[in-house]
Amino acid sequence: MVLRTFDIFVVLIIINTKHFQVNSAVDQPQSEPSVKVSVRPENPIQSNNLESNGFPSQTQQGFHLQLSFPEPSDTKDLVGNVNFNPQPSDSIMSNENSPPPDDQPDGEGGDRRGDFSSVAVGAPAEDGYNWRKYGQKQVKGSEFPRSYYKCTHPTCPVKKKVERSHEGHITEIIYKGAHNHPKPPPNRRSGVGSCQQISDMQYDGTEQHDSQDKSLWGASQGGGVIGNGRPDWRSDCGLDAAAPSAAAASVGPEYGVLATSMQTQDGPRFEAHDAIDVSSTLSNDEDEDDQRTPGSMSMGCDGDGDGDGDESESKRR
DNA sequence: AGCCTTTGACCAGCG
DNA sequence: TCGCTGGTCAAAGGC
Repeated sequence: MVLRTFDIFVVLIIINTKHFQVNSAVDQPQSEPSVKVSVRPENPIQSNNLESNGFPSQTQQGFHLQLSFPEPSDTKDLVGNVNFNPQPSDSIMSNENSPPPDDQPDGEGGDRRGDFSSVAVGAPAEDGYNWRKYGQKQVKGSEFPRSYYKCTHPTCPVKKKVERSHEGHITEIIYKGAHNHPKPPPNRRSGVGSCQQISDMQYDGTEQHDSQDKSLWGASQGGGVIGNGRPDWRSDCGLDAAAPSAAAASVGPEYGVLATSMQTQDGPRFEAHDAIDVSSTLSNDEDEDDQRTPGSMSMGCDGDGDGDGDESESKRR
């Protein structure tokens, strides 16, 4: 069984918040593009929605995530839709993408001060790239400590900041820079684990099409197209664009999913602190278009349930 | 042995 | 100039 962080993340969100809002902003006051993703709960969720294992009961039907990308230029919103169809399956239950050591949520924490996501999304390495943590700090204004990660590739400038709650729930992720190298093989220690597709999603187009500075941020500069209409990203995990049922959306910034989805049609659009709000509502009515349109993302990483799961498992120490 | 995390210290930007 | 804050460095230790 493979648990995609992504799935978990989604599921948890559903469980805990029913409604959540993802605010992302690509700010690059400097020359470096960056994407900020934050998840904030609007409504606490009832614990009774969870089964003993802490996962949602089958009643969860899936939901529709709508991504809005305000256009700096005309304030027009670019909207992307993400279909969430949590599968009752293993994919949801499996949890191989373990979060960082200290982040592992222990069961149901009694006190989740308003936690929204009840799951610790995997370590920030599960986006297909390898990351090294180089610092952690309690930032003022943030109730949670912020961790700093660098891409371990020798020449890669990409960094990201991750804020996690005490229980390991990611509350905000900010990516900075663009990968200038292909994703490392999945078998690395830092794990790629599941949800690698996400990173594919994130970079396939960019890296394939061009080279550097086109990844996440670069891509994001590409325009308000969410998902960019590149079908490729799904392939890695065996995702089938035509198989909505297995679809899922990755909200975990760690995966850069959001980043990918934040691509905009115009170039350097995100140069200035553009906030992107991603709000979701639960609903099942999805049309095919949504799945194929740029804003849509299918998740279900790993429908086969093998592959990454095992790998990630083996990587864990 | 190599890579990663942890953590305190240091540095730079800003008011 | 000083203090605050965020970001980074680097030593130490763990896996």
